[in-house]
Amino acid sequence: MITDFLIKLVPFTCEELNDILPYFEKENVKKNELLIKEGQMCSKLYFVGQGIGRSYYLTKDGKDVTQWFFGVDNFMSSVDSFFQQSPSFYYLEVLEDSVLYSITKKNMDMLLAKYQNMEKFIRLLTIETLAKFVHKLNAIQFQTAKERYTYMLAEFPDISHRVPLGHIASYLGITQETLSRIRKNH
Amino acid sequence: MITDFLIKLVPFTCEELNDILPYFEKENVKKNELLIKEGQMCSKLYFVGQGIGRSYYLTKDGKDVTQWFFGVDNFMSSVDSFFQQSPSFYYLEVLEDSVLYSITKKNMDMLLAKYQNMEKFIRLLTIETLAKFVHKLNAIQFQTAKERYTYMLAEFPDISHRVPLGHIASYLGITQETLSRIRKNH
DNA sequence: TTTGGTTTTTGATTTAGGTCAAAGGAAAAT
DNA sequence: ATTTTCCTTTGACCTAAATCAAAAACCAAA
Repeated sequence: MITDFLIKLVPFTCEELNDILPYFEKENVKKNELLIKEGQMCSKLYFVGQGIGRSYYLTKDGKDVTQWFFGVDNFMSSVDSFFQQSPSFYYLEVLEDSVLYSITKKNMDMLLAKYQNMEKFIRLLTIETLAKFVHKLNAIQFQTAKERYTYMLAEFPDISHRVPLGHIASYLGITQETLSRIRKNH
Repeated sequence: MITDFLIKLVPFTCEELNDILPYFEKENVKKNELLIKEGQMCSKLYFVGQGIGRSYYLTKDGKDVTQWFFGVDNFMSSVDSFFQQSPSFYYLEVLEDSVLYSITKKNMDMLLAKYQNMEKFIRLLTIETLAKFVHKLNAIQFQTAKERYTYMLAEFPDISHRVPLGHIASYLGITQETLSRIRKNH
């Protein structure tokens, strides 16, 4: 749950938690629903309680490219859009019926100003996210299609057989035909 | 200068700045010097006052892969190693005689605890860095060698003709032969 | 349980960019 | 200045993965 996630990074006090948690609002979201579209401001930060989400964008020639998958117990948003209040480069979509906990930008800003621990939490969360992106970048930059898939299995062990193959292929920067052939040879 | 960089992101007060700035220590570093090696903890955060740096790693078959370039007025470090105090995956190297301003992890921690504005600054800095990495990832994930080079020219306009071509090629995930041919056809 | 729509697989062909090898250029070092 | 080392270019060839095109498998709804 959110509490565990919060205290894993920063030792929030009980009072702080009691004040913070109610700002997260439970939302049931149906499969294939969009949370934000390209160009919109991302006004909420989501925590995935159940289900799977992904961020993606469309290339100029209309191809759908998955940018990231968000599994259970992870925060989900278009990070820079949310915190910098810039138009999102991505669509945010839910791939299964999901339970999300959302907090608005306004409330988050309030909590950031009120609690230094919250500032610290978001700082550490961002650094963790950064490390994950760097990890993907290294996998993609110089590795073969098969090695990329191996990375994917390690990074998202529980996700890789619950989402369409095409989403995974585009996430890895390869075609779905290639990924299909890779899977055939184990 | 550092001051400008700090107040660009967060409205530090004069007192805060007067307290914070002296913790940055000026260092003259000669071309090709290493600031940290792979596996070491990154114990300092550097601000580039003059010169160029890069981070890189060696693949298992010994190839040198540039991960990032750091130009003037940018912070330079192995971010996650510095903040999470984990062993660095990268080497950090200076590519020209440079002037750096460094702050130790210990002093940074002290300032982070003392000033909420400092927490905020690092949070925003990290989000900015994250956005840059995401930008590179998108360029690398689905673009041709030529398009990658175009991205590089936009991201590092002043750097691209001051560093060896091989460093740029590996940064973009292509071979130096390919980059050389791209450059020939403008 | 048939129908229509996704997804995935398979095969044939093409191509961007990699690899290998060697020759030029530039720039440090002596 | 001239040697030595490093960096870049050029050419010939090769390969991993893309593209194109169908067929097969899977699902979901009526």
